[in-house]
Amino acid sequence: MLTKNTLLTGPAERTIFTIAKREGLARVGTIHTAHGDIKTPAFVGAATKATVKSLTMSEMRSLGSQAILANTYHLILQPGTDLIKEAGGLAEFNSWHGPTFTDSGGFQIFSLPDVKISENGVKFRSVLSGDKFELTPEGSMQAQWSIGADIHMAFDHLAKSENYSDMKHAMERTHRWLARCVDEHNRIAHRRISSTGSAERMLPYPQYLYAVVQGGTFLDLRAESAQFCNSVNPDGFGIGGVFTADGMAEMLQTVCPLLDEYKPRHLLGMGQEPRDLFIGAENGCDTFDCVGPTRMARNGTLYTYDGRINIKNAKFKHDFTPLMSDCYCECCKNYTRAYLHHLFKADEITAKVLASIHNEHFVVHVVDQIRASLMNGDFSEYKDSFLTRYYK
RNA sequence: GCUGGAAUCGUCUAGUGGCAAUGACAAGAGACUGUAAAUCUCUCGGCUUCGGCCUUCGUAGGUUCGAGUCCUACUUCCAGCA
Repeated sequence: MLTKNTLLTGPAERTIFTIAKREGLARVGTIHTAHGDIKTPAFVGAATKATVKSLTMSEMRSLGSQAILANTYHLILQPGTDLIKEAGGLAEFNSWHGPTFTDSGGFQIFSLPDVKISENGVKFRSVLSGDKFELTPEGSMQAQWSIGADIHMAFDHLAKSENYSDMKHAMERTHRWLARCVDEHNRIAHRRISSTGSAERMLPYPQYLYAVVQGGTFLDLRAESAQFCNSVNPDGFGIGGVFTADGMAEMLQTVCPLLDEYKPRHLLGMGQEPRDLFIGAENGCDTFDCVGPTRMARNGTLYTYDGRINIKNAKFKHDFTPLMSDCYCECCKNYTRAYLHHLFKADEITAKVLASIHNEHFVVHVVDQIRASLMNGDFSEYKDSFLTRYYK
């Protein structure tokens, strides 16, 4: 087994990622964390506020999820990161008990209005209280250590503009912040190891830091960012700032060969369209997260192998067949389209629960099948047959 | 029976002389990619060569340049009194 790692996340060199098989840029592997292994490629459930909306962790386990991703920004606002540390960490707090990721809060620079960005960090206004607060690279690292996810993301700057100059400046700031993130992460990791009971005693297990590659749609910036991220020797990589599948393959083909192959790569935020998962895995990404599947589910849009459907459409009122006859999720095994249609029209909570179970199962299962096909050596056949049917 | 009040798009509702007519719900459809998302957008009398045209506010008349809006009668409903 080929492994290599030089982390500052534990008392000795640790192995975060093992590779079982390669096919082109794609890899089949295993990410090892204190809360268990993740067999990759894998889809990670978006649990922004420490919950996958409308689903219990038990349901997430049942539908086959291997890991979840929470958001530092949201957990700072509520319930506060110290509370999660007090609970024993994110995985204990929400009863997931498996591998966890945290996003750094960097995405909120992009998604929230009225943010003030400076070299030091970002000033936000709390959506909940209206209070102003500042998030810095150091603050994000400290918060993520308190939350205690197994895998942390570096605090990055997502440009709101597609302009080259703006993108370059955001990328360069991301790099400067990355250096600060690494310093702070290592400082906390050492302190955790050597602590004799000081105020900064952290949760007693290794936690990893991913550097986040930026650069937008510009391949030269992406290459520069990949090289810089690789140079700071993180535990793994996030690939951020991707909003569409257009150009994604070329971007990943530029970025991934420049990253240490023995470290895992997470494609941040992509996976609403099944096509994104194939392109991502094929070009070297190991994990994915996306809010799309559960958000669409809550709004009545459901995946099938023949494309998306809107279960609220009148044509499903008398459709007493399963949502998908060849799906083994709790929704498809037990309920009909007519029943789901009724639940949505009646605005029952169960509509969102069942739909979320199905959509989340669907994307988790698709990536599991990608993994299986890579292992079996028939990835291209699986990809072609899936995408042809889905997008026909 | 008498005295008041009320009838508007599937439902409730705004409207007190310039109105195809307000808002909500319902209905029909669409969007959603590191979640300010249980959210948001569009359509919702008919036709249209997209400028309009036609038919609409219980029914029938009337006043007026013009009526959902004012007047008269009728119909139905509500409240109070018998």
